Amino acid sequence: MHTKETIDRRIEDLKKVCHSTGMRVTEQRIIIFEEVVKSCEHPDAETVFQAVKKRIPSISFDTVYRTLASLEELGLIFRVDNQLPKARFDADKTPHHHFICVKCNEVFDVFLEEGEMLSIPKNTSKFGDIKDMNLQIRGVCNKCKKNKES
Amino acid sequence: MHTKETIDRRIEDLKKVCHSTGMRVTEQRIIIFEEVVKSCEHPDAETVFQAVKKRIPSISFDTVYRTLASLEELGLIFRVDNQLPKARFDADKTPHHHFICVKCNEVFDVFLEEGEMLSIPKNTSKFGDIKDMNLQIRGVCNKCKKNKES
DNA sequence: GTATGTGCAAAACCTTTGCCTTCCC
DNA sequence: GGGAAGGCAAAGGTTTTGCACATAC
Repeated sequence: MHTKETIDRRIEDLKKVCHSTGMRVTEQRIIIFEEVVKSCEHPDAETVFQAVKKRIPSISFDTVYRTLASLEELGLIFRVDNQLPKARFDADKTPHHHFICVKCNEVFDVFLEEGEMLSIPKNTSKFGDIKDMNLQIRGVCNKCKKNKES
Repeated sequence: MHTKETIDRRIEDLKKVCHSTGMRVTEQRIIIFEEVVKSCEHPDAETVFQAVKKRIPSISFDTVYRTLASLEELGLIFRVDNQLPKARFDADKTPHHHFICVKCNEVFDVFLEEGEMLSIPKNTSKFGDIKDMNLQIRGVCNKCKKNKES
């Protein structure tokens, strides 16, 4: 869950980045970003589109796509690696991993506990320079496990 | 990379799984599987299709798609998580991870060295039952790094 | 013989692009 | 005013599907 303060701070970050890169601060951009930040469900483009549409009825789908791509390029949001046709987005910049349910495709955030560390495999560096690392855990979520049993 | 013995053994595995699940052993299925096993480049469906076409000219694209999906369901091959539109396949069942070049999209296998261990984050189990875990490392490969410098 | 798999073609799906208009700076 | 961003519509690319025929069991 995100407090209003957190969301506002992220929007200020966006504005700062826009100013420093020469990108323009538009209503669409802010609201699209805000909806991704607010959401805790790693929404796909369609879900973001629907949420933004409630606030800007004239928004178009391709603006959402273009904006999500821009925000990703600026490093303000990320794409969750899934093996699904739809891209899922995540605005949480704190390091964490993902548990993806193979049944319902829900994505859960997995934060490392204090003292836990994910070390880079020694063999990695020989291939090139590492930009980022992401652990993806696939399984069946509790809800789907329950449904299956019944 | 793979000896004929290794490949033959994997094909025997496929046949066994087919028999035990009632799936039919067809030439197409065997050759598609063999091409994925033989390849070390994590091919996409198109690449597999082209390779199979050389041996079965009448093969159709959708048979390749359908077969790759079946093989995945049987646990004989895997999909590499990438953030690209094209799915990439991997028949190597030994635990390993992937280094993906963000420039050229090449996928490199990262095997853990002796003694290295990737531990499951403690927080994971609360979400459900883990099926598999995959570490994905993104970066710029040596080749692309060189090209950029020049 | 029967049910599964294949081939063909067309569709579905997510995403991107071209072009003109709008609006931020 | 100039140029980037948005809206519309249409295309692009990957993957899936329906149906008739072929084939494994």
